[in-house]
Amino acid sequence: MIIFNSLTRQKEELVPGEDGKVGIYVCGPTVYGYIHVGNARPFVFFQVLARYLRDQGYDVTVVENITDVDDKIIDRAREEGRAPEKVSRFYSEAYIQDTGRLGLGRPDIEPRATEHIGEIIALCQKLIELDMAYETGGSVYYRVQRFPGYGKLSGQKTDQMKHLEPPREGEAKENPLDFAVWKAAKRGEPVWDSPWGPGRPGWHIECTAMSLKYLGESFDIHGGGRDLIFPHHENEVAQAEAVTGGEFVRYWMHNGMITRKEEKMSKSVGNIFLLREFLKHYDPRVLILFFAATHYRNPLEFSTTNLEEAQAQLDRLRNCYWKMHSVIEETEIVPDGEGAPSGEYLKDAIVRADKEFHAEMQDDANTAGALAALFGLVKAINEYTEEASVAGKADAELLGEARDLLTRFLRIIGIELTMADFVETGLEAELLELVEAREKARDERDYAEADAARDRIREAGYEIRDTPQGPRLVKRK
RNA sequence: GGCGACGUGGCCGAGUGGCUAGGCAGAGGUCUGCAAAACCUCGUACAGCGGUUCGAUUCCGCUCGUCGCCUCCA
Repeated sequence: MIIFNSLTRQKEELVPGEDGKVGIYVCGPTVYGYIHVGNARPFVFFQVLARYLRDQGYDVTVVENITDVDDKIIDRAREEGRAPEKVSRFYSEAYIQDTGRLGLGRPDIEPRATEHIGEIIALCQKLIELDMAYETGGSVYYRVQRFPGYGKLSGQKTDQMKHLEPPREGEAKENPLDFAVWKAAKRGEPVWDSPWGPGRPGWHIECTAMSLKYLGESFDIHGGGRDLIFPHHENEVAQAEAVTGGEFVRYWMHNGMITRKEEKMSKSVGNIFLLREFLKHYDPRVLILFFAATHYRNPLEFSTTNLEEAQAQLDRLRNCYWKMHSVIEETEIVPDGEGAPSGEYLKDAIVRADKEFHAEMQDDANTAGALAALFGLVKAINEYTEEASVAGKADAELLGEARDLLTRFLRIIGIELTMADFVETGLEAELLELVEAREKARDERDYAEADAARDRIREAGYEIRDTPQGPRLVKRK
C-alpha cells in the first residue's frame, strides 16, 4: 500500500516495522464538549484505513487517545460550574456514545491521559535527565533549541516563527518557543503529585507517553487532523525522539479539514455542527459516504447538497440490495445458471471492480476512487437483477459472488446494509390488506382507489413497487 | 512576513503527458394504468498567460483567486 507521508511530503510504500503488523496511533479528542462533525473525520478515516489493512491481511492495532485533562476542560468546568473531572467524564462518555453510533466499532485501545500520569511523569523526568527539559516554578518546559530536528514535520523554522505573544503570567520559560510538559497546579485544577510538586500534564506529552507505551518506541502510522501538525505533532516528535534517540513514527497521515462556507469548522470560528445533532437527522452511513466521497487529505465542504448526494448514494445501495434480495426470493434460482441470463457483463464487472477498488485503496486510501469502482459494480448488478427479474431466473452463484464482493467493499468503507434496509418484516395485517385492496382496485381499473391505497401505504412509511412478480413493499428512507 | 495545499463540465468529486472516472441534478427513451425503482442514450470540463513537447487538463514558470498552519483546534 502507498501512503502519503506528511513528514517527507511524498507517497511512500507502507513497510511495517514488524512484518504483517501495523500499529496506528490516532489523536482523539480533548473532551471539553460534544464532538462535532469535523472531529469525526479522523475517527472515521482511520477506522476505515484499519479495515482496509485488515482486509489485506494485516494485524492492525489502532490506539486512539482521549485527552481528559487540559486547559480547555478546566475553562469549561469553570463556565459550567462543575468539577473538571466531571466535565471530562461527561464528555468522554458522550464521545464514545456519539462515535459508537457510527457503527464502525471502537479503536482497539482508547487510553486516557489521566490514567497515564505515571508514564507522563517518567517521561518528564527523563527529559530533564537528558537536559532536554528544565523545571522552573513547579512547571517543566521542553527546551526546543536543544532538539536539532525541531520543525522537520511542520516545515517550520524556529527563527521564522511568530512568537509575538508575551510570556504569560507565572511563566518563566528560557525561550518563548519552549512548551510545558508539566504544569504547576493552580487553584481549582486537577492535580497529581510529582517530583516538582503538585501539577498536571501539559498538552502533547500525553500522546507521546501513550503512543510509546502501547505501540513501542518506533511505530508505523500516526494520524490526526492537519491542524495538529503544528505544534502538537511537532512537539510529540521532539519529546519522543529526544527520549528514545530513534525515529518516533515512520508514516504521518493527516486528514483535511471539514469546512462550512469554505471555512474550517471549528469552535473558535463558531460554525460547528455537532455529531449528535447530525445523527438526529441522518443515517450514520450518510456521514460515512459523505466522508468517503472526498479524498481524506482534501478539505470537505459540509453542505446540504453534499449530504443529499451522500443520502442518494445510500439509497442507491439500498435499492441494489433490495433488488438482489427480491430476485433471490422470487425468481427461480438456478444453481448452475442453466437457462438464466448469462450475465457476462456482470462477470466482467466483478473482475474489474475487484481490481479497481483495491488499486484505489492501495493508492493512499483513495476512498473516492474506490467508491467509483463500487458503484460500477452496483450498476452491473442492477442490470443483472433487472434482467433476471424479467426472465424469472437467476444464476445463483453469479449473483452470490457479486453480492459478496459488494458487501465486502462496503464493509471496508465502513458501511453495512442489514436486512432491515430492504426487507419488510413483521408487516401489519392492515398494511397487507391495503396492498390487496390496491391490487383489487387495479384489476377493476379503479385507479383513483388504487392510488388512494398507495398513499395510505406511503403514510405508513412504506413505498410500493410493482415488479413482474407482483407488488412489493419497501421501507421508506 | 514564513510554511503548505488547492482552483476539473450545472453541482459534488477522482484521475491522467495522447485512451470512458463516478455520483447528483437535467433532457429524451424503455418498463408501468400512473408511479417508484432500474436500465439505455445525451454534456468533450480541466482558473488565466507563457514555456517544454509531435501532443498538456496532466510537466515548468508567472499571474489571479480560495483555503489551512505559524495561538486553542480533528
